[in-house]
Amino acid sequence: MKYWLMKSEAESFSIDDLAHAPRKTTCWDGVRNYQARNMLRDEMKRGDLAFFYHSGGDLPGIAGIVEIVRDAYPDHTAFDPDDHHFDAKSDPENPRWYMVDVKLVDKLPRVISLRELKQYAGDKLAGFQLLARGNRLSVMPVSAAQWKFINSLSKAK
DNA sequence: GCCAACGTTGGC
DNA sequence: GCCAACGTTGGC
Repeated sequence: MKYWLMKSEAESFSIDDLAHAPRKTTCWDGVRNYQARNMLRDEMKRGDLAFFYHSGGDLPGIAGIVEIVRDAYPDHTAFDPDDHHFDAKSDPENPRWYMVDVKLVDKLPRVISLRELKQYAGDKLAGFQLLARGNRLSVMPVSAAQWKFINSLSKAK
């Protein structure tokens, strides 16, 4: 079992949107970065847990926890010319982009802001990819120790 | 294979 | 809205 962090722009799809989705489940479409895709397609498995990270907006940070409930399968939004995530270079015979399904496990009692996480960059969260300079990956691994520490933050204060 | 131009991400 | 940091594209 692995841990992950997945980013979503709060204004386009937030933790509350997921909470109101049927069965609190959604397909995680729109990943269009090879590094993120490779992790999502090759390493992410059903049963893994991930932090739901809000990017943009007033308070960028970790908003909740989701479970991967379906292994990677072709991202069909890449095949639809009317879709914002359309990519002519991906076709059903040879899909370029993949997605997983995620289900809401918990909305955290409070958002753990990026600002707060940065306070531990030289300590408990040393090496955390989210805090790496210039990091823009939308899917990234989280170590068990990092996972545990961040969860403890959500319960404190 | 190099690299300039361009587009995107995402914090601020 | 600004801009740094990337990733991608395409000419050569």
